[in-house]
Amino acid sequence: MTSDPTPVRPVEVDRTSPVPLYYQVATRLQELIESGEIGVGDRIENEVDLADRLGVSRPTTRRAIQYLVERGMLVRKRGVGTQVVHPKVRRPVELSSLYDDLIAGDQRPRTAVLSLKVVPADAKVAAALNLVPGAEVTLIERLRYAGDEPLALMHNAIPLDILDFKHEELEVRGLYELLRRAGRVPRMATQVIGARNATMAEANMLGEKRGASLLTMARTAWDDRGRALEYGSHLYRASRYSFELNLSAG
Amino acid sequence: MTSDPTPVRPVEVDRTSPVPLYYQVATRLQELIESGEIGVGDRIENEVDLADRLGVSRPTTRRAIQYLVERGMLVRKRGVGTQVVHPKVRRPVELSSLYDDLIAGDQRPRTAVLSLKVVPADAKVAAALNLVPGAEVTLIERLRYAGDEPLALMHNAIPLDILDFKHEELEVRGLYELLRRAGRVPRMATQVIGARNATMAEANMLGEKRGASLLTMARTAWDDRGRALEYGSHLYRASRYSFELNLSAG
DNA sequence: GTCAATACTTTGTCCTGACAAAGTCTTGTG
DNA sequence: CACAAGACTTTGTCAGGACAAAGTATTGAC
Repeated sequence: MTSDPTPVRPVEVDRTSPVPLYYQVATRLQELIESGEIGVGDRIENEVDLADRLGVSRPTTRRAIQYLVERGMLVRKRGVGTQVVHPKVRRPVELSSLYDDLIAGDQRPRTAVLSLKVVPADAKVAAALNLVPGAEVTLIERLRYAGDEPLALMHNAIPLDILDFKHEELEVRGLYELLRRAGRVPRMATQVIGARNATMAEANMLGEKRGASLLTMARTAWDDRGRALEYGSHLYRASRYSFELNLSAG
Repeated sequence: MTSDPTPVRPVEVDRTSPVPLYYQVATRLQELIESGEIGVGDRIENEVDLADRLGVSRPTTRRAIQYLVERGMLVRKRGVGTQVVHPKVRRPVELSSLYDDLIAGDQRPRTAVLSLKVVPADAKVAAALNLVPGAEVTLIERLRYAGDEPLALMHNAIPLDILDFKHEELEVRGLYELLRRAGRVPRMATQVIGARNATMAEANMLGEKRGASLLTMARTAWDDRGRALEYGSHLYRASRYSFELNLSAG
């Protein structure tokens, strides 16, 4: 015996809006769940009835539900129904930079550009960016602060034809923001997260002691068309930063 | 001027098979891309023609393509077409355990169960597992080896009603494998990855020196119905292990 | 009462058809 | 030649219908 499904209250869709119907429905459902009107464990109304009541087709309703399933809010089971499993959207790991993360967390990031130069790519960078060895890249070294505390030491290599950087801009905006503004939208990335002990030089720059634990993150990002945009090799103070991920298995 | 789209060679779908059509189509496309018959950067045939030629409907074709888009192989653009951006599927972060990873990497894992007991959950564990404080959980402490080298020190807490563990089984099988066999399938997890320096005791167990950098990973896993299955707090030798992730932005 | 067969509910797959929106290419005008 | 208007291509959204498959609940036989 399962409890009766919670009927979704008057949801009106706006057919004059440019926002897709399925998205309107998904958003409304998401609100109801986030606000707690539909609680975790509750079953929502079945697709057919819901579609009828909203005045949209079943495929549209299915698509809305699918959208929330992919975000980890709902779980469907054939013959059973659709249940709420989590009260807020769990986004998969974000493709954003530390700068964006800090902005989102109200941390007043500040960036010092330590060096900015064009050099031939070394073997590792060339391999990561899929360039011929010796091709020129922009090498950037930055130190990022959160408030007044240093947080991360970042090294990036960007192929020359992707974008040419201005020192001043990099102090004010994040690398990913600059890339996006230039129409180089990162779409995919592979990351490797590890850790090691700080060298003396690294410790000094980051305000840690020699040997302190540092998180390492190496990332290559690609755009739409599969062009490598950026290779980054970063060091984070483990005492101040960690990576959060949400995983879901299909 | 873009090059002409690569036509997909004779693909026949099998309507007697229980495998969904969209999945058959997606699999076939994936093979063509992985084998290199359709190269990175190539455009594939448009949805309408492809559907016609395969003898399936356009929604079915779209669904197949969508499947590969979500896996980072293809990119679609309205008015332009669908392009190959990556020659193999990039799965999002896997919901698997270290044991599975090692098996997949041919590393002959071995596990020593250091302790296995039932105790009341402390505040942190109770919060992570969404239990009332004081509810009983199984606490497991294990040391994992890859070959002969110690690799990770793992602490897990599992609510009593999820599964009761036998010492011998844990030595032979991974925790996630046992959960799955018991019908407790992990569906979702949140992880936090950080790092810190090893204490003397940790260093001794892991065969590192005191102060060596360790990767920390804390994870809570949920099943289908949103029940918390497991809270794990693990330590990895940073000198021997790192986390790899693939990210993609919608 | 127990257990298997049956009916019912609900999601999964698939089809056809239609129009909208965003790019790209062509064409014609100044 | 430059540039804007329009034609064309291609993906995006949406409808409505049909049947399949997997659970759940009910019923009936023993």
